[in-house]
Amino acid sequence: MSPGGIDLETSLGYLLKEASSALRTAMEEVLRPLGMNVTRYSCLELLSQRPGLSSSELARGAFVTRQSMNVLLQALEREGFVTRPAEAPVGKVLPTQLTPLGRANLEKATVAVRSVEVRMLSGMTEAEQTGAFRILQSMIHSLRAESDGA
Amino acid sequence: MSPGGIDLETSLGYLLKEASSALRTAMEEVLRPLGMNVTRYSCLELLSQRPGLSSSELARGAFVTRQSMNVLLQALEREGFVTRPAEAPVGKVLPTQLTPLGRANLEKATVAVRSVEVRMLSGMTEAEQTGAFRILQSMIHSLRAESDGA
DNA sequence: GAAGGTATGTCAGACTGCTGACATGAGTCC
DNA sequence: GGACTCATGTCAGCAGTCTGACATACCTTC
Repeated sequence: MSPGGIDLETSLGYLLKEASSALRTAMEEVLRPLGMNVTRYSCLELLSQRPGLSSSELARGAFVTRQSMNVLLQALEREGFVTRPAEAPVGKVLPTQLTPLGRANLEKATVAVRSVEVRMLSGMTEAEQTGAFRILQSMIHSLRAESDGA
Repeated sequence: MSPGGIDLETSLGYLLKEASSALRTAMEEVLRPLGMNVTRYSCLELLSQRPGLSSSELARGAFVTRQSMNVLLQALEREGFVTRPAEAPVGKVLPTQLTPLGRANLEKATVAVRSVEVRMLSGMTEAEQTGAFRILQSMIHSLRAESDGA
């Protein structure tokens, strides 16, 4: 690390952004023909695994604000992919459910996404995948250490 | 991997997105008080290390389209952070240069960004950092394997 | 020299996501 | 019960980025 600047060629942050950008591009590429994008897919996949999630919980899971997720959910509801009760059963939380139509579309998207995931993992041994998992979790933990509290 | 879906809890793609999101949030947090964002900083840092880069080259380095970079460069030029010749010395390429003002602002931003980078690396041994570097590069290479050609 | 392919800069329009702000409901503490 | 705090849903406005399109300049290839 030179005191004058951050060497982008050896910066782990830069490389992380590069990897994330490549992943995003690859995902959008296979999802576009299905009329989906990464956020939409994330939302549906989350709902599939944990039905009844609220808009705010979905937002956190998809790494967007709850405002953005709200807009997305309205679109998904209009298209018949998800349903939300008109009135909150308790508090203000509106639990969201996947419709059969939504589930069908999700399954098509899952196939596409899995192909990208497989491609990304190709060339990595099982040990390397485990190592990657631990390292990424370590980064996340460290990055959130002070940000959340402050 | 269950055939029915992709387990977000164990998906390396999901974790990569999570790490990237955490990094982006942390970066924006420290850059905002300086009137900067990640793309602006990336652009200035690139120009610092490789003066005379074109708009398209900067775009690739900052992982945005050349159209987006063009908009950004116009703003940076208006604010006196960079300069571009009115006429292209050769071809259509407009080589961009950092001004003293731009360099001064970059240095302030670099301090902020370095603190995030250090925080992200805390808790990782040197060997783990090297491993992380190799693994991320492997992912990038695999993801771009077919996307570019197709 | 002409033709095709590639890369660049630029303009216009649209979309996505974010910040700011407000009201509401739930839980906590006195 | 009342005040405080927190999380949620929602509206409005704004910033950043993208796609599509066009003109131009270079570089082959014939």
